[in-house]
Amino acid sequence: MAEQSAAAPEADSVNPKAQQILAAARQVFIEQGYGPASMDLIARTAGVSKATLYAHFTGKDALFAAMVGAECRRMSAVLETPAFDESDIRAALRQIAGQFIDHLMTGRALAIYRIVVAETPRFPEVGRIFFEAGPNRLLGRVADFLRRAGERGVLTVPAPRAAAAQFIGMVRGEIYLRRLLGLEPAAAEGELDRHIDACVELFLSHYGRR
Amino acid sequence: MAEQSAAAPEADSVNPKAQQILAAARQVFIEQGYGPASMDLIARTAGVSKATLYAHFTGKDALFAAMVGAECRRMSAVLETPAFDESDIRAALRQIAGQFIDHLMTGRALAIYRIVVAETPRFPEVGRIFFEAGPNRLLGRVADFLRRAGERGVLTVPAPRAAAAQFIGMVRGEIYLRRLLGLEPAAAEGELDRHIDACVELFLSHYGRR
DNA sequence: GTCTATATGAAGATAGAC
DNA sequence: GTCTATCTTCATATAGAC
Repeated sequence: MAEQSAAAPEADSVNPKAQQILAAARQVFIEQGYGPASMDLIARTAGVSKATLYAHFTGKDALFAAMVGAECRRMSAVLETPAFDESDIRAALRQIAGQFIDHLMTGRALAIYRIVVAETPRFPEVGRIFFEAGPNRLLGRVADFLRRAGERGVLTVPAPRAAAAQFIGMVRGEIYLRRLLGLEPAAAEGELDRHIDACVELFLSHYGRR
Repeated sequence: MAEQSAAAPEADSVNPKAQQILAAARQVFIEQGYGPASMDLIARTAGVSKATLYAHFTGKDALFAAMVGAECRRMSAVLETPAFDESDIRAALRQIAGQFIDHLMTGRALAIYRIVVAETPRFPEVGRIFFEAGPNRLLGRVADFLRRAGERGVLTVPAPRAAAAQFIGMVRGEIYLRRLLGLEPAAAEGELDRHIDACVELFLSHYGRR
């Protein structure tokens, strides 16, 4: 069975046509949401016929799941870029919060989040993939940072993972919710910085070294 | 033009048929999401014909918006029940957090939130209605509580509204996200209490009177 | 106002030629 | 593998009788 080039559909991460279709799917799903997005439009956007589309993905569900997976891997890569200034704990926390919320406020991240949240009851797997690649990975990274800071004696954090969740939840807070629900085009720049500063101070009041 | 009983459709909060239809719409939308929910099923669930349904609501969009509005008013009423123990600040914060997160973890609240978040780009009004009736009202109440505590000298809170957002965001945190994304059937009872305690302590470290 | 029956259109999925 | 053309299904919305 050498040279079996039939190629299993899905997950064909090298095939350029598949990539092309995934990119189109991402764009259409993000713009229209899962339900209203039609396979017809996705095919046209990708510049292929529907038959070709169905040759690469078994159906709308599979295409959607593949797109979410690819997008989550992309997000993971973004969040992987570390290099926090570990010498100044205050500056490092501000940096973490800023980087995190900047990414979350992206139209693309918002759109993906909206669809995943909505479709999770019908595709439990999608919710899991998203959580592992997104929030869970981020929380792990922040927890590691807090743990290292604890080892250096800069912080006193008995439960790094829980503390990371507190910090991230607090930073995300109301500003994100307003954006998610379509209120206000964007928060003023200064307001965001003041919010982050307030969260860092609250966090350090408890976990900072006395 | 006396005795004009034609009755404008929508917002007919006394008409029993309309209530019946709204209840059916709520059930079907919650179970299936906006897209997959069919007007046919909603009519059958309500025990009326489709023609009757369209006599009361101009279309699927209007029915959905009316349902969300009604549900938000209901949520507001729930969140209105106050009576915090203002003598013990620690106990009061725990009580606020517990009541809040219990409500959020409800299957019904989760489902409504999922749909509102997903459909907000297409119905900006729905996002605004939800925010005003839900999160905004809650944050206002918590801020008022913090302000009163500040006036009594129990807390030192320069910006009550921002502090309320920090507290609520922190409490909500990771546990809620896991539920929202369908991971874990439900958090262990003890774990939730420990989480709330940790948030209250973190909050009081900064805002508590020294 | 309410029902039964139907028009109309769109979307997911496929058959067959190249 | 890829395209054009089509099939089937189903959902929104309405017409007409009571």
